[in-house]
Amino acid sequence: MPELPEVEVSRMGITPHVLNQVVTKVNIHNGSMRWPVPDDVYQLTGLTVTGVERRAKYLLLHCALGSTILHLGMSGNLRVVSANEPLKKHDHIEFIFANGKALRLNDPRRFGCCLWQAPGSVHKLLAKLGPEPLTDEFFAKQVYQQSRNKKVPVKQFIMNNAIVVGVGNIYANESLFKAGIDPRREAGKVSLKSFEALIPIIKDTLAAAITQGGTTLKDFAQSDGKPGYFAQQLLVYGRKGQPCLVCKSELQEVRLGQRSTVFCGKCQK
DNA sequence: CGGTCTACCTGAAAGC
DNA sequence: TGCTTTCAGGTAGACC
Repeated sequence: MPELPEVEVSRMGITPHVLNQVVTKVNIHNGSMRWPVPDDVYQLTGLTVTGVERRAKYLLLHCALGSTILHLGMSGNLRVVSANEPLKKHDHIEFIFANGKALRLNDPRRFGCCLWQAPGSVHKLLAKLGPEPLTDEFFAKQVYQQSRNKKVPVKQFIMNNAIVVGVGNIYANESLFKAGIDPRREAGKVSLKSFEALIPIIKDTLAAAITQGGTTLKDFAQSDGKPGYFAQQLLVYGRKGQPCLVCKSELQEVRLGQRSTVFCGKCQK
């Protein structure tokens, strides 16, 4: 499940192969993604990719006539392969470049998307996003102020894209454990001090995963052309019923907002 | 408006 | 063994 670090590592991985390259062909093998893939995407044909950007978990391929927006959803990945390589099952969208390479979006569950953004405009999906977690725009005092009087559990609060982007279920679980905060606690009742602990932990956790992914990336176009998921050292996620690595008590699981939430009842208050 | 719930989708895992 | 059911999860949009 690509979280922000995987998307960032994908960005780093594809950039050397697509930046300043001319797109010779766009193939939409299955345009039935989360939203129908618009024909606008064909406008890339014949144009040069002038930038590869990440915003939240979206990737943008910029060119003179607009930007292609890609999202990997739950199960998506990008590969750079030789254009004559046979398609794999679930290779839905393909950009072929003058250098003989193909960028392919593979997504079994099709929760991802491929959309188009006109130049000078911001797509509706990107317009209401909160700050990037790794920038100074995301800081404890602001989060604290936004959380006042909010009854939603703090875990759901930090997973809200309007507060901060790119914190998915795994990182929310892990960060709250490291910060010693009970994920069920009302956001409005979390102290400034707790947010001052949590926010740097979120940043460090994401940054460490990106570093780790970048380190193991080597060359995106070699081997199978996609980054492996980084074997994260997960402290709580997926460890329901197992002992807390700090205090040995049994980790509990509850569902918050239909999402699996694992925590230590003793370490997290 | 705030909060909650649902839909979208396939494959792996669990249940029978 | 093989069929059926459940679960996983990002996020917009419907709903109350």
